[in-house]
Amino acid sequence: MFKDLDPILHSQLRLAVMSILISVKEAEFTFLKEKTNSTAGNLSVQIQKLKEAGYIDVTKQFKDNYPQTICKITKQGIKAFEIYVTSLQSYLGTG
Amino acid sequence: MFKDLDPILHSQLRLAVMSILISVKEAEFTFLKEKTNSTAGNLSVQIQKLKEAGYIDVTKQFKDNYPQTICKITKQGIKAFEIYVTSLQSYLGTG
DNA sequence: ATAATTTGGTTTATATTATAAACTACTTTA
DNA sequence: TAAAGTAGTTTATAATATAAACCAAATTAT
Repeated sequence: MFKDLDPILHSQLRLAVMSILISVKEAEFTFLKEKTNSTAGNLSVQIQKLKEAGYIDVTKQFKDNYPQTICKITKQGIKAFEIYVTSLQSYLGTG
Repeated sequence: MFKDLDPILHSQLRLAVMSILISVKEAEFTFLKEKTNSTAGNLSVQIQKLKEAGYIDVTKQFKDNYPQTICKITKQGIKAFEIYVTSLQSYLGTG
């Protein structure tokens, strides 16, 4: 009846990050922080979890003398997001 | 951009319970336990939280010599569920 | 020049949540 | 009357989320 919800994605902040990355394909840490209205600490942790899960790739480099963290969704991440969305339908009555 | 998700509802089991109660209006503990495939302990705790939040009413009685717990969604619960669903749209790109 | 502030984060500590295990109280069946 | 089943609750533990504190370097103000 109810499909299990991927615990990696069933988190407000991680879901927001994935939601952004699904549409823009690539985003900076600071951009994600601003868009999700999250604290840097929380975002840092959640990005690590998404990376560990293989849902995003994280590249660290320097830009204009400052460190820059770039996040990019993976194929696996896209798949997981899609599955999560359809699984949710079973709870919302919208599917 | 992203609407906050009601933490009471952003829980797999509590959401499943609410999803059932939205459609059937009233359900027994054992029915919820079976439909959600949860353990009694977990369900007991989550029902209490939904009750504390004012999202459901809980009635305890005896039926055929056995204790019986009946759950019913409240107006507030229906409203909260609806808000949760529309808030989720902002994450899923489906709204 | 150097002290204070800002940028872009990470790490660590704490509070919250979810879950399972253990327990209660009673009923039914062997 | 002992064992097993029903219908839960309580308690302990593991997992999560979040905030606070911290770090390293850059910039700006004095």
